[in-house]
Amino acid sequence: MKNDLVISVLRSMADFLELMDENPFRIRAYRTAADNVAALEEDIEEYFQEGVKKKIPGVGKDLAGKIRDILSTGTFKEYDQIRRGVPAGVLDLVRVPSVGPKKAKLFYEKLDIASVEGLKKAIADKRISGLPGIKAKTVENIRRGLELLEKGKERLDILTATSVANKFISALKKRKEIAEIAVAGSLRRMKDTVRDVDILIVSEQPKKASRLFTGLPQVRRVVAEGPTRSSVITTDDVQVDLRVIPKDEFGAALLYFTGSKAHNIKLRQLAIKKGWKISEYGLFDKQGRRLASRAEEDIYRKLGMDFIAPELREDSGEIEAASKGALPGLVSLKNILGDFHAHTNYSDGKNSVLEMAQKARSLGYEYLCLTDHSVSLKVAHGLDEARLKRKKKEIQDANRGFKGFSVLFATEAEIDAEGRIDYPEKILSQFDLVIGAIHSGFKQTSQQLTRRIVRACRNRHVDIIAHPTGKLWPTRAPYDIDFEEVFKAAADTGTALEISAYPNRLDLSDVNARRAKEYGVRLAIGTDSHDISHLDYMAFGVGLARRAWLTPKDVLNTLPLKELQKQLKR
DNA sequence: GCCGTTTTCGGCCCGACTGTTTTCAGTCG
Repeated sequence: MKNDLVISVLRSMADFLELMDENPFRIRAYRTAADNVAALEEDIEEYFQEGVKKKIPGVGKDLAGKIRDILSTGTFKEYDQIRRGVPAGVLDLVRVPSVGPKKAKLFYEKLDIASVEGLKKAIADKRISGLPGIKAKTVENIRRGLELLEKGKERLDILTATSVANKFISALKKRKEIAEIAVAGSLRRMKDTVRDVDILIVSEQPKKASRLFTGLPQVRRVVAEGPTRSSVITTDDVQVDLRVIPKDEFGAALLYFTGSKAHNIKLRQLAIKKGWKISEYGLFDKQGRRLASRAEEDIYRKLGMDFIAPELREDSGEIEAASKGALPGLVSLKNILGDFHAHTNYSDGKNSVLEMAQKARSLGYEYLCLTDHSVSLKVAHGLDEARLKRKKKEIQDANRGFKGFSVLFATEAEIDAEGRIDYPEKILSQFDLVIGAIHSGFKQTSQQLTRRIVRACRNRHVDIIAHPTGKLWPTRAPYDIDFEEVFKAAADTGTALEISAYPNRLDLSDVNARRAKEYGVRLAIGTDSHDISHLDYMAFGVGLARRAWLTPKDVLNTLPLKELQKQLKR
């Protein structure tokens, strides 16, 4: 599959063109095409076979020819030419905050700087200061940009971002100068990782509100400060952007700053077709009269579509669906009646059976599956037969104390290198629920891993496959399995695939969970809790499920206990 | 470089903040 190759060549071409100060619309055309290739689910070569009439949006005659060349030779003529003129390292310079294409080009042409390292040196020996338009402040900004690049290479996980956001919100919401406060950006869209945190404030005293924000103790440095926008770096090195807006523009601003960029652009194009204009201040007609701005709902309605939940705003079909009134009724946290994946101190969890149960019950659940590790996972104190017996007894005792709530006797059992489960039949048949999981042998080939999971699906005791791709952000990449094979096997056998709500996992991903649904696979959200506080991670799993367009029907956790028991394999 | 139910040419999403500039370019989101 050469999709990634095509994407990276097109993007890199766009970067080079930008450096050459080319026509910005031509540059955008390359980026749009790359984005659209990235959105393909199929192998791109399917689009370029003899007689195929399928078209990729944003790819016209010219780019089609270039992509054809990339597919056969890995590159194309203009790309090779442009690369000969500029070392690739110059492109890296624009990754430094406050350095864009113009400065990168300047540094390369005047000082022969062709890498981030080179830029660092040029700053250190002050060579950079003499350049036109580069004065002390600019140098200082670039120096800080270099620092930031070093520290903030990775994106933030959703848990960290959420807690940073909550800290600002709880400090600000009680102030009388602040009428309303909300999170926007990719955090509101519940993306698994985010680059920064966006906060919106409604205030009639914008200057005062801004100062309250920039003056909070968790603010280490103020990057920018104006009456409508400010930007700070927190003591834990997270960038937080603030927008202050008047009440009657709140919806327009929230829409704009929630994004995604692609979603916004599509909406604006739609508005233009009607002779209107959308900005962060509202929806306006030709004469500049405001048609809507107070609430997001008003703007969507004026545009002739249903309200689109933030999690769907990725320009992946939601605008078309909303225009036809065909959006799915998304699953939400209040539909969730239980958690499938949690550990106790029998294996590697911190809390007891009873503590976990009480917390789950306080969340309004009907059930909690206590899925301690199985016998062969020694590092996590996997349970042997004797300890299983004790745990079962303890669960039975605990259950006697509950009404309308049950702890299920379950396990997260090892799928071995061949795809077998490590407990024998007579033990497996005693569980209320079995999750199969891979915790070893990640290095197998894609084929072996796929076969392993497919075989586990075919096991008549396995109800759910845990964290199907093994992703552990940021340290472990998802393993490369043949999703089509896995989805088919799961759908075939009625095995659910897990959406791990654990912030470093979030696995399956939104894209793959959406695909799984198309194959008729059911998804089961599990927090993989090792501690009572982890049970709250369910919100992240539900966010992911919503990004995957899932309805309550697609999610196993929405079933009441009686119905669930009927539908499990046993 | 793409695209078209007003267009095959002339558009292409829109605005704030900073720094260095005497009116605007660059960067960012």
